Amino acid sequence: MSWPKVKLSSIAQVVTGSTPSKEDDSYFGGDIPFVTPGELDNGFVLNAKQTLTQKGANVSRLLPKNSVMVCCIGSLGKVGISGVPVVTNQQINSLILDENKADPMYVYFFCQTLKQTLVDMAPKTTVSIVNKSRFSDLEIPLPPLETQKQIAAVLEKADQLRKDCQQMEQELNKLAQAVFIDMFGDPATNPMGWPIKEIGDTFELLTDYHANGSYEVLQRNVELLNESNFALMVRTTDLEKNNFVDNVKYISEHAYNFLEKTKVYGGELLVNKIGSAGKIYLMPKLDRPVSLAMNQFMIRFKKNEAISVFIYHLLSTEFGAEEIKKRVNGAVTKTIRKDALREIALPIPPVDNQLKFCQFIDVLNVLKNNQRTISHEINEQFDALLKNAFNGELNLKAA
DNA sequence: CGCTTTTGTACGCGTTGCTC
DNA sequence: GAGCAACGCGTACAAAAGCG
Repeated sequence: MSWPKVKLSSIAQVVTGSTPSKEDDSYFGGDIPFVTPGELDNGFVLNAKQTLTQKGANVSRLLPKNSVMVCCIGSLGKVGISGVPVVTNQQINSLILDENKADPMYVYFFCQTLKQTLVDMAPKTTVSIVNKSRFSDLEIPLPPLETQKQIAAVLEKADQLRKDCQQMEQELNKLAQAVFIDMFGDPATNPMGWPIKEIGDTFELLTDYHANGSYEVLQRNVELLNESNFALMVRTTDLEKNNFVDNVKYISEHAYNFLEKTKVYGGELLVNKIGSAGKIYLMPKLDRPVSLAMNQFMIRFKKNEAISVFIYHLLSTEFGAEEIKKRVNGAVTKTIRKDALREIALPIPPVDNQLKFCQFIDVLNVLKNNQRTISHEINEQFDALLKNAFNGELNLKAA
């Protein structure tokens, strides 16, 4: 069965957001959420980083509860629904629905299918924009109101399942920390009396892009910088996204072999030098040669002293994170120095004890991977469900 | 006045240059 | 030469200016 298609403008008032002048303080700081694209894609919007006063809302456009908000400038297709009256900035077009014609949740889920459409229709300019008139002309399949509600109810259930799955992933991460404290005690008080050692005494190598004058040598050997895709040059963004496939940089085989000290093989502890200084990562094992870009310190531990997985979790405790944070300098450009890193002193148990914890983490990682696979599948099924729902192919009786 | 386009701002990151 | 602070470019996003 397929439903008649109608323009969004025929079931809702379309409103482009606006920002009150930042010159006037009396517009800001009230209790009305001021929504920007960063706050979308998280279901109901109940609050926001910025807020407006009633006076601020009066000079912009206040949206009632249950308005569907769609980002049409920049991050096209991000969607939210207002849980309370809100105001948005001008990147967001919102639908104030005629609830006699359309169910807000139904429209909210429909708008989640629009991303690719919006991307395709936007002109290929630096900042992608779908303007209000073109947005208003988009068509939505519109079954009877009762059917819309049934479809929305099915999607809501599926959406909840998806959220529960993400929640589970977070719980597994918390579990790692809980087990750490259980096995070794809180490092802040060191109740089990492990020997206090400086990080600097536990590793055999601490290096970065500048080490060994590698950069200068690269400059003198321009041919080393050619684009042949031999080895990955891993940068902070790749680690942050945990994605080593899309938008990555490569160096030649010659350059890779030349930069002996920045080779990584997986398992090294990495520490961010500039920017989010002090942020730590564990280098994953990848199936191709990898060289480290300039923004990370790389630590490889002495085999009889420490295991990187253990130290990673030790530095992830509240106490460990605080020890790093203390050593970050710079008002504008945050940096952490090698020496400061070396002198961090922490309770470090014998390697055998560390190993037991690492074995637990191995098991946990298997669980996490399973969880991720399930989560991925559920997301795909949810997307398929969305698609079917708006093609009129959703079997409501079975659901 | 509402909508669209241009300008402003913050931040990450490769690179530069100073100091010891 | 090694280590580190910071410059400046590119990008992404946010806000104001301009236009109908």
